[in-house]
Amino acid sequence: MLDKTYRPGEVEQKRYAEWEDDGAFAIGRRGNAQPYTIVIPPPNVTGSLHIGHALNNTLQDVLIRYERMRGRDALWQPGTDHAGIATQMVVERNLEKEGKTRHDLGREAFVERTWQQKEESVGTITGQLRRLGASCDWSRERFTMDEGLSKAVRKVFVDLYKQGLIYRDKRLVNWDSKLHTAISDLEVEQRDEKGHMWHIKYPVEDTENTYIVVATTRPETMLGDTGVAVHPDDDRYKHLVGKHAVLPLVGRRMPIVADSHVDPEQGSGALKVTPAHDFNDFDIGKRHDLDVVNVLDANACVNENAPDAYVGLDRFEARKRVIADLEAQGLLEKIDEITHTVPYGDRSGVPVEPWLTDQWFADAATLAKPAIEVVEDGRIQFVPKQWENTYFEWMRNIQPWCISRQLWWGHRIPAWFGPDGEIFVEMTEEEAYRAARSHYGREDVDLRREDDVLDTWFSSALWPFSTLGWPDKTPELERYYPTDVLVTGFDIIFFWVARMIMMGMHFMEEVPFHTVYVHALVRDAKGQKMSKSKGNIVDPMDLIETYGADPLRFTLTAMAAQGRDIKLSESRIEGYRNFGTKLWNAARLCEMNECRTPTGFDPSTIEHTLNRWIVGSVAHAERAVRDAIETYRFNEAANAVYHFAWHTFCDWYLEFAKPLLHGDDTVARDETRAVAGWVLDQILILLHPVMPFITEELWGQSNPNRDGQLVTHGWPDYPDLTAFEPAAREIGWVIDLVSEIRSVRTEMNVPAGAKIPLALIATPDEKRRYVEDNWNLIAPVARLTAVSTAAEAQAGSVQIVLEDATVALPLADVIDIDQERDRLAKEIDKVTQDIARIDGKLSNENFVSKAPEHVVETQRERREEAAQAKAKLIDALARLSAA
RNA sequence: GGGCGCAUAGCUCAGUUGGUUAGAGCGCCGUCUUGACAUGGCGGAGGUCCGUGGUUCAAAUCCACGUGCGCCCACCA
Repeated sequence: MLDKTYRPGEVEQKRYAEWEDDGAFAIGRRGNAQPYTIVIPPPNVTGSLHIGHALNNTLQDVLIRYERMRGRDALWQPGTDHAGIATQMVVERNLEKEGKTRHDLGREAFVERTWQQKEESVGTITGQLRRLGASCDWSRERFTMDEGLSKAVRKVFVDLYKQGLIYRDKRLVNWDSKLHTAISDLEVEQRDEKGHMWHIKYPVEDTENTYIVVATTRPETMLGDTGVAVHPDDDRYKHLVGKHAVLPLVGRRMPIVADSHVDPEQGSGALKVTPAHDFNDFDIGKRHDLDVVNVLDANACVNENAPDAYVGLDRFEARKRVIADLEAQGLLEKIDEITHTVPYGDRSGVPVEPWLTDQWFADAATLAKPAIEVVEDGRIQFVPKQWENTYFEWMRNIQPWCISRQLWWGHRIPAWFGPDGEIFVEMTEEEAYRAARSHYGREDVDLRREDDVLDTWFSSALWPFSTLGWPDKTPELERYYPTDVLVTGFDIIFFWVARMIMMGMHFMEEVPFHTVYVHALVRDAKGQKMSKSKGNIVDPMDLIETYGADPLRFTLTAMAAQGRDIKLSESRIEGYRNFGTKLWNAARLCEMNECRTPTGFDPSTIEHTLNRWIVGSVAHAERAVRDAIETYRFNEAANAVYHFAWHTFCDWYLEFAKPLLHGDDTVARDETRAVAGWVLDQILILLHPVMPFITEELWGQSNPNRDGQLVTHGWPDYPDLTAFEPAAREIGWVIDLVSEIRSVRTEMNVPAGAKIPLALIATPDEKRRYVEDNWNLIAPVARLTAVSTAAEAQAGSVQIVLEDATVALPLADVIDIDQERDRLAKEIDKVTQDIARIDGKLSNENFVSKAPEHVVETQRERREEAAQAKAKLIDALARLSAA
């Protein structure tokens, strides 16, 4: 017996465990079925899931559950990401609360502690995914720092190094002075800020009062200036090229050089060159062989390469001091207020510093080539397609990827340094020593392992094959790679998607997936990006607590239209929770009327018109849902099943079915029981990918004779039902009739409970039969007493024209003749306009000759119908006036 | 500086390759506690589809320009 009320929380608690106990999500249950694979975008082990994860995983689950029901051997590969910087920061923040830093613990203990954090977080995350209903094969759960995946990382690093695609280089990198690590270009966020442009006078050597004025937003870096550059064609400065300037405050003698990079329009037209602290200046310096003077340390404080007065000052302190000193010496020409972009570390939130260090780089340009090709030739397709442009844009201009990080949490780079700096890159320490001994030709060598770890995205890039066992040749790798679709947000197309494609092509020589489905960002109800600092985070677990996982899933699916951000509002979730209630109650109605699918039920043998109609409608709904899911139009799939379940099945079919279920005709009753039960089953099936819990619950409760759970039940494949089309026409007309009667009743203020008779006035035999055959269905829902036939409507009747039929409701007591006359006049007016519009088209020579035949034909039919209706309405109006 | 997206009902949004009368959720008005469901039923109001121009037999849909938002990329001191 179903409970009287639908309580999502209670329903959902028990269902998931049963699925897991049954091994419903495990791979390999279906012998030689075609595999279908999705690898989860591994959540960071920094804490818990946010609403974006809820969307991301709901969509994946919709696909996986759908394909599983379609009979595929579905693998949803779960796991988590160690998330180097992010996780290290979380642990450091926790340490800070205890008044400690990671240095108090030391590397080993710190890493140990981070593993604990990881364990806790994984527990939380996997619990949340289960609560959401995610049907992952948990037996295959992986973590990017598992032994197997770490082996894959080392193998990739070693191979790429030996192929010359990874190298060590001393160059400027984005340095995060708070986190004390290099970060990649992608981790730098440009922010627009108000600032100042300082114009500084640099004295020209061997002159009296001749200055070259440079403009800068970062005056403190002048301490590291080693040149001044001007444009070669700039007449203002031509005479100074080749001379030297003297760096104020420092006294360094610096060449004035001509370089076409300089924009004469910008600033003063003369550029101070600081090769150690600016990417452009670094290049200019190289071209003109300028010295590189690094004046900042890892904390972005001035180092001993600067004059003593500034050493130890933080960069912003140093800026103030430099300005003050220049001012005092009269070398500050002017200060402009400007808006400019400042690079910030996306994690630390402090300005990043271009800083000269030794780092490891991957030759991304080489790796990108095949990765570009596979998208160009369609072996990988983005949905929506527009994202391919974004992908190409970035990939075609890709820069070397700085893959080393000065962190403790992550994959330690498998490189060892000999005493002379010789580098040995090997899978293991043992092999490194072997290589070193052979290199040096002696036994007693001391190697020091690289301290740096790899960018977290380095291991994520291997995820589609490392989780399947690579570099070992496992059966899973053979069977489930390439995977089918990757579902992700656009914010990590560069970070992750691009790199998976690069690594997949390089190491597997095969695409990692054939489709990339890019979904939107979830924003709050006001459209703001959710963030901790804004405090507008919506915790999906709170929403699940309040409304249930199914309603949340349905909402996210229904809102996952392609190409727009999602503004999540609770009223929407509530609305879809109500949909669950509706379905629940429909199932209760079926239960109390003993509606169950009989064994061996064949929908094509159904005879009753109402039942033939709903069976045909099911087939249409199934088609709509299937098409929508297979083309990733998730919102359409959700809406199709919503509309069918509520507005077709509940609103019309079940209401019409009641008299049959309660009637004396046992043949019709039994057939209706069977069909109602069967249609409910179909709804549960179609809805299961989106709302797995309630559908499984109703599946189990609505029929005690099930063999197995809905989760692993097959997706339907209906027989040809074209013979049911006449039933669709008939019931369609009946529905229109009832709607019209209801509408008129309300308009004429007929009390809702009052029953009235119906008269068929000028009604062709077919429509007359429709009414008579379905009278027992029509009468209760339209609140009618009896049907009669009359040559003309009796006085005080309201007349309704439906296609070629006219029916009348005798409302002598209540009708307002004038009001009815107005109503008919309005109808006539409307249909006259229709006719005029259609005539406009049909009389257009071009329309008739150029439009497709079926379009023209439709217009002709519609013209015919409208003309008939108009004649009937005019007739009705005449009768009304006569009476 | 380049590139992309969005503008449709009071609010939040759908609307596949152009083709009858543009839909949903919430809200609003009226009405009904009939034996699935008031988390409901029934009926209803509400839209110059941002603007201008163009292509077409036909435009919310395609094109151009404009306006207003939003995002991504970029080395402009």
